[in-house]
Amino acid sequence: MADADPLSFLPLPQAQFHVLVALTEGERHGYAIMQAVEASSDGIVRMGPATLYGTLKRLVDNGLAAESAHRPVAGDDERRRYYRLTGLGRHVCAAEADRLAGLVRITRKNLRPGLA
Amino acid sequence: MADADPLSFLPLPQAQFHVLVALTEGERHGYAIMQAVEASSDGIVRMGPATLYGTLKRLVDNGLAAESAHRPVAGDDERRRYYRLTGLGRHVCAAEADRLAGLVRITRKNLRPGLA
DNA sequence: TGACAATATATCAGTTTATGATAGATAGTG
DNA sequence: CACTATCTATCATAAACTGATATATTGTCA
Repeated sequence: MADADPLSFLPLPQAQFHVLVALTEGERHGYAIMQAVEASSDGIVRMGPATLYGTLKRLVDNGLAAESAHRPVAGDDERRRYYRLTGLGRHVCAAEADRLAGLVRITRKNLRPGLA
Repeated sequence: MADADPLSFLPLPQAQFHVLVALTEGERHGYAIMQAVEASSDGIVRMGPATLYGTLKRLVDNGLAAESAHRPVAGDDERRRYYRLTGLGRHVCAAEADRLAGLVRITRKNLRPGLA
C-alpha cells in the first residue's frame, strides 16, 4: 500500500517540523533532539520535554517517524530511545520545507526596501 | 519608546506569519487576506474566518498589525476593514522568514539524496 | 564518598492557537 | 427574483504547545 499523500500533512505544526528536521541528520534520541532544535535555531526555539515527547508521539502515530529497532551506538545510555524518519516523514519534511521556502521568497521580495 | 525586540516574538505561530506575509503586499482587508493566503500557498493553506479574525486580533493586540485609519480605495465596499503592517510587524516578519530560511537550508542539505 | 549538575524519559494540568460551523448583512449576476 | 460571492464576526470545540514536576541514571569534582 502506498504512503499517504505528503501534501495532506501540510501545513505541518511547528514542533513536528522541528523534530523532523532534527531527524534529517540521522537517528537521534529524544534528549538529543531537544538540544539539536535549540542549537540549530540559535536558542530561539526552546523545546521542553512536554513538547518533545508529545510531538514525537504524534509523529509516530502519523507514520512520519518511527522508533529504531536496533541501537545505533553500542554501550551508550540504555535509557535512550532512538527515532528515525520514515520514508513518508522524509517526503513530508521536504514538502513542508518547499512550502516555507515559498513564503520566505514572497516575504523577502515584498520587504526588500527600495528595490526600484 | 523603542519597539520590543522582534526576536521575542519568535517562533511566530503559523497563522500569524501567514497573515503578516499577506500584508507585506500592502494594505488588505480581511477577506482579501484569506484569499491571498490560499492563493499564495496553491490551496495548501486554507484559512477560515475564525482563524483569520482571531489571528488579526492577536496581531493588532501585539502591535504587529494595525487597522488603517484611512480608506485606501475610494468607493469600495464599505464593510471592508483594512489592515497594514506596523514597523514592528515588518521586522518580526523578516526575522521569522530568516529563521524559517535556516530550517529550509538545513533540511535541504540533509535530505539531498546522493550528494557525495 | 557525597553533593551536585547533566542526562534521559515521561506525564499532568493549563494556556494558547487553530478551526468548523454558523450567523447576518450587502453586492453582484443570470 | 434566486443564487452566489463578498465581508465581518463569534461560539464552541479541537489541536497544539508549554511550564512544572516526577523519577531515575550518569558524570563530575572536591
